Amino acid sequence: MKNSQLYKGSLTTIVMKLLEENGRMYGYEITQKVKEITKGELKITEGALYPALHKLEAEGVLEVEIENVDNRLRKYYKLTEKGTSETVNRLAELEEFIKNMQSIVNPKLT
Amino acid sequence: MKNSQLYKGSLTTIVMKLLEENGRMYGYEITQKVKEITKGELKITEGALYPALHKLEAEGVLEVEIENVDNRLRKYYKLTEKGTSETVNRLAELEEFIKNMQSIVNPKLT
DNA sequence: ATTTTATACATAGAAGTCTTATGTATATAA
DNA sequence: TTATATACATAAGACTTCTATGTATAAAAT
Repeated sequence: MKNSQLYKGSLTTIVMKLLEENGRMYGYEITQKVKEITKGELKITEGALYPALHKLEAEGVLEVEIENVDNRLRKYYKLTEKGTSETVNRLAELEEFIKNMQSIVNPKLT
Repeated sequence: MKNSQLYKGSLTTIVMKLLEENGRMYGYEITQKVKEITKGELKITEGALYPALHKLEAEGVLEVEIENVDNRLRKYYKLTEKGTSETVNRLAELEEFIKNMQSIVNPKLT
């Protein structure tokens, strides 16, 4: 992703949130969406994304639908039932993480 | 640290911010401080902290003062000049990271 | 006509961070 | 006397991500 180690560990949470939001997406679409949302500040690399998608699929968090569009392969991913409930937990953890980091960075506000 | 991968990559930023705030601290003190600030939610493990401190020292970000207190060794760390300016960058990156993550999690607000 | 860019997938090797487990040592509380 | 708190440290393994590389089609630019 971008500079800074901070994004490490947030990839699966990002993917799961986007799929919750958009129903189903394919890999390349996810990279473009993240670039767009963050105004180019965060770029997800393919070397990180594809193995992550495969792992989430193997864990039963995502399921895949393969389609052929314009003579090109597309693998659409969507959350399974398990994945949907997992996403709730992930987002709660993310909120808690952000809250904790803000407590550290800005101790006066807490 | 705690559950969730999210904290990966945030350790050095946390350490640098705490040292900026408190002047100088020793390892054990840092672990306790973080536990206190986050109300026990974030626990920094020694296996992560000590190697991180050594690395930051090797990079010239931190410098160490060894003292003997109550027959126990203490290694106080503080930011070097380089470390102080590095901390400014790290905190800016953290703010940007949080902003980006919030854009992803809550696209309606942006 | 040919090269570059965009789309779309994939993996292998290396780098880097963190966890778990373990080790040393002193002081205090149970 | 045993457990807990204080205080340091490292080694092995797990895990994630990056860089580099590979395949393939289509469109745009030179």
